[in-house]
Amino acid sequence: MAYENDYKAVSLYEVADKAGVSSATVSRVINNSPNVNPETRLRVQQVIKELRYTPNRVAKRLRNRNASNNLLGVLIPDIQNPFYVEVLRGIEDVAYENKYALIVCNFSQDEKKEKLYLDILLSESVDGLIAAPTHENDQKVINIVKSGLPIVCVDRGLTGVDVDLVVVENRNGAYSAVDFLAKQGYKRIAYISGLPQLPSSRQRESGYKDALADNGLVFDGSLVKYGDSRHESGVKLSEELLNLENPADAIFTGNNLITLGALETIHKRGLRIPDDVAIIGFDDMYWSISLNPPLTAVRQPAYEIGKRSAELLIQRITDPARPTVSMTLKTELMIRNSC
Amino acid sequence: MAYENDYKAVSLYEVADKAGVSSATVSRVINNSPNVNPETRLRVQQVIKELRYTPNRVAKRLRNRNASNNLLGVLIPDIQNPFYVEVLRGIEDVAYENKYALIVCNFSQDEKKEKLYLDILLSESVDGLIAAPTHENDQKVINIVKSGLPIVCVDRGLTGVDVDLVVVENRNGAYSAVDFLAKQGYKRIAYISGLPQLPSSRQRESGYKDALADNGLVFDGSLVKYGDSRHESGVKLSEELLNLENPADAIFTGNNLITLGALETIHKRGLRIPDDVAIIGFDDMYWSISLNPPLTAVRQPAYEIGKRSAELLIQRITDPARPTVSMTLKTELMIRNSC
DNA sequence: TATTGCAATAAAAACGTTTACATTATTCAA
DNA sequence: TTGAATAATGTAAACGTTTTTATTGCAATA
Repeated sequence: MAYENDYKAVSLYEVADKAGVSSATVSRVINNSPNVNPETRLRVQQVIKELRYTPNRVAKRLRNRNASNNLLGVLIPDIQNPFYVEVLRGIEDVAYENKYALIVCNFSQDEKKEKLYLDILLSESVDGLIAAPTHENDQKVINIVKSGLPIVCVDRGLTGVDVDLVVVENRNGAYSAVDFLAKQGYKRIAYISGLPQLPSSRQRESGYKDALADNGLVFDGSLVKYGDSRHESGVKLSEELLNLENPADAIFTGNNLITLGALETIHKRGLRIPDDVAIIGFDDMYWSISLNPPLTAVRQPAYEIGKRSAELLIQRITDPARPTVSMTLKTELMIRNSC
Repeated sequence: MAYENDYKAVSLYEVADKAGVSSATVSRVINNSPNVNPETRLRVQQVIKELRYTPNRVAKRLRNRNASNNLLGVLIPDIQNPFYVEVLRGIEDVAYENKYALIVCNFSQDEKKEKLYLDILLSESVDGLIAAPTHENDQKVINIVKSGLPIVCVDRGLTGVDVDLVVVENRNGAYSAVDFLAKQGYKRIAYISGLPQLPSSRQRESGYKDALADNGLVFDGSLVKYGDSRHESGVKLSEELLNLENPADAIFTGNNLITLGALETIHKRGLRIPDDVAIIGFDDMYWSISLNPPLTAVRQPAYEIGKRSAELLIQRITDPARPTVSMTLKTELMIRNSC
């Protein structure tokens, strides 16, 4: 089971030995504590370099269980969704700048995995957590908030607890998309929703309905389909919409992967976009321009979502007492050629 | 700095106390050691449940420095590249099945970050590592191999050391793509390479050259451009190719992101694919069918690359003595409409 | 001179596990 | 009835840090 470890990591003690000081002094040098003789400091630093000593993060974490260890946990619902990857990039950059390491867990929309990874992150003594809970009543996450561990939620809030939150204007973003469709003259505008238990899905739906109403279009329940955030969802539900005896002439897709799925269906059927059916997506991708046709979409500032949430988290770790903030970022309608 | 921790994690000792046994016994129960009285075991399990005890992974790892801790490190060159995300998914699934946790580090093609994350992973006492080194002479990674820590390389090998390796048939994949272009009648076939220091890039180039030769096409150095694995690279280098006085009539792109960049350029110029210029990509994406036009591409079995490498790694951790293996997976030409 | 204060350092405990070793109780053969 | 073997459990050390507390030496003060 154990591998033969030719390479034996050097410990603080060996440094201390070689430098002729105690482990405490070495520790003080490493952590830039005051009250160490400049000569001693220099000598110790010399030995550290010689022995190529690197501190053992695990020991450090165990010792400093409830101080900061420069370690953040990130709980990602679906790493295959480019939106979350972009969010992650924002988090990474801020973490890196602030010398925090990251443990990234992707639970692939699987609640069992979410629970497991959450336990692992806690057990790893992370200083704080960035998470997108599976739904508003995610008890596991709610308990963590209650426990006092610093946490920032992205994309989705939690009911009944006060928590730092970074979201986008879902309702307005959806409204602008559907309003745009309506203004273009589309009459039977469908909505393929992501998981309906997500606040974001419901907010987008309400934007959809409001835009219909404001444009004098009647709401038709058969034009709303509920899926999740997987590609297959988009494939299947767009088929249903096109199979209607009175089919949709435009589709508003609730997220990234649904959009790609819907495009696949439309292309497979040989329909032309936007002539036969128009499409507009929530979530933009940098390669949307290379889609067929270039996709019109509501852009979420994903990178910034990540950046902001990491900033908030680090702030909270530094100052646990600061009041929670709820940050709402703007979306932007990227008009191209799909409607 | 420290946050107020209302929620105090229970330790083994508290379980031991409450169950009226020693810490050793509790540990034995947790680890399913034999030689514990069934009644005692039951009682301890009861208390564990009551107290909602979860073992502290950090303490465990410190104690068992050189035994297995069910923890793997993954070093990803670019999390924004869907290819690596798919590889990661393969790794995750195997890890999950085998009860290994993962620390995923994305170094975004930045060697400084690579070094930092490598140090962190070592310092975290991972049982093993899956990495795609930045190049064949990546000393940091080579040293790890030499140290005896179990490691599997994906996509890229290392010179001078014997290491488990999972790659694809780069030369053959490229050959099939370029051969296909030639057979379609394209005469001025360009190649936009990824980083030339990567073995995979060079292998693909050799496939490109061989296919040209076998089809009686002369090699023209001005039709080969060297970039990296970023989107911008594809944008810029395809522009250069189209600006040639005698421009390319077909482009073979060396990877995912280059392909998307090239598509962007071609669309911006209002050129038609494949009539004005054809394109074929190394790396397929599941949404390639939704591109304009549906992209013909060489598919790498990314998920399987991840799966295999994780399997190899776990094997090596279990049996450090087994001889290294080098696994080469097949590619597949996905013919659609871009050439 | 005796005391105090300070700077520099050391000693030792603690974090939460696992495990080698020690101890006790029980069973069974001689 | 002894003794040995075995099963069940306990004790304590160890992993590599940080930090509290203690110690030392020395300079400054009364």
